[in-house]
Amino acid sequence: MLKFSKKLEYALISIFEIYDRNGHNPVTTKEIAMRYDIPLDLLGKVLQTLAKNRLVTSIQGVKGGYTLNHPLKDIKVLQVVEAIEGPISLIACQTEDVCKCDQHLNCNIRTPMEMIQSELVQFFANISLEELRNRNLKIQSLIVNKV
Amino acid sequence: MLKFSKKLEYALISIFEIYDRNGHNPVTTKEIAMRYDIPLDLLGKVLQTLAKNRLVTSIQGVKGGYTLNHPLKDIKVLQVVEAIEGPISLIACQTEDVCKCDQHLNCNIRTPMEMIQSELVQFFANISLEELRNRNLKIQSLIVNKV
DNA sequence: TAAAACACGACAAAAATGGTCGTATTTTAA
DNA sequence: TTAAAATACGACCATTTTTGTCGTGTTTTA
Repeated sequence: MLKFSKKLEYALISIFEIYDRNGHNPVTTKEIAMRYDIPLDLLGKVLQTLAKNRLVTSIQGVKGGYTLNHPLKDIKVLQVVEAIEGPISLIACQTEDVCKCDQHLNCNIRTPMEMIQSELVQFFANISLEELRNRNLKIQSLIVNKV
Repeated sequence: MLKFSKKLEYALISIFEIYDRNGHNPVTTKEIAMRYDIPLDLLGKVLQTLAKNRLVTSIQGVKGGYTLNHPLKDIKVLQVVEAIEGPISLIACQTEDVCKCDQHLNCNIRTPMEMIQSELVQFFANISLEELRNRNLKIQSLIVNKV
C-alpha cells in the first residue's frame, strides 16, 4: 500500500514541533519522544538523519538538542521524504542505468514509469511544509464556516 | 522508500500488453508471464484482482484469458493503484475516523497529511495510461532531437 | 567529574511483500 | 464424455523491509 513510513511521520512531527518552539532552546529527542509517544532510540536516529541532511542542526552535550535550519516555507516535502527514505524510486529500474529486473528484455512500462516518477518528484518538490499547514488552515476554516 | 509494489508493476505491464494485442483473442496469464518473466501464480492473482475491479474481463476455460474493458485513455493510474494496493493512505490515521496511533493525543501532522494525501490522489486520478505513454513518446522524441 | 544529551553500529522483532502449492471450476474440442 | 487448458482462490511459506532495541562511545555543561 502506497504510504509514508513511520520514520517519515516522526520526521514531520519533529520538524513541526521544533518549529513551534523556535527562538527558544534546542528541543531534545526525549521531549519530542515523550510528547508524541515515539520510541526514543528510533526518533534519535530519525533526527540524526535529518541533521545529516542539513534540515536540522544538532547540538551535543547537556542543554543540547536540535534546532531548525530553515523556516517552514523553505522546507519542501520532497526534502524530508528524500532525507528519510532516500530518492523516490517507484520501480527498481529507476535507480539504475541498466534495468536488472527480470522483465528488462521486454519491459513495456519503464519509460511510462519514468514519466510518472518525475512528475511525482515535482509534485513533492512544489509543496513546502508551510503550505501544508496553510492550506490545512484554509480547509479547516471552510469546514468551520459550513457548520 | 516510496515505491510501487511488484504487483502493481505486473498489473501495468499486463494492461499494456493486453492493450497492445486488442481486437484479437484473449491474452492468457501464461503468455504474459512467459513474455515478461513474471511468476505465473502471482500474475494470476494480479489479473484476478484486476478482473474483480472491472479493469479487465476474465474468460474461463480453454481459449480463455483476459481482455481489456476500457481504452487506455479511460484507465487512470489511480484505478490501477487502488485496485492492486487498496486506497492510498499515506499515514494510518487517514483510513480511520478516529486516529488510533500512539500520537493521536497530540498529533500535529494529521491534517497536513490529509492535505497532501488528497492532492496525491488527485495527481494519480488525473493521469491516464494513455497519457503516460504519450508524454513518454514526446520526451523520447525530444531526446532523439537533441542527439 | 557526573549527568545529560547526541552518534552510531549491530541486532531482533514485526509487518509487508513476494512467491508457491493444491485443489476446484469452467470451457473447448476431439 | 472426457482430457486439456485455462481461470479462481485459499492456505501457506520465504524474503525483504520496516520498526524498534541495545550497548557503547562522544560531547558538553554545571
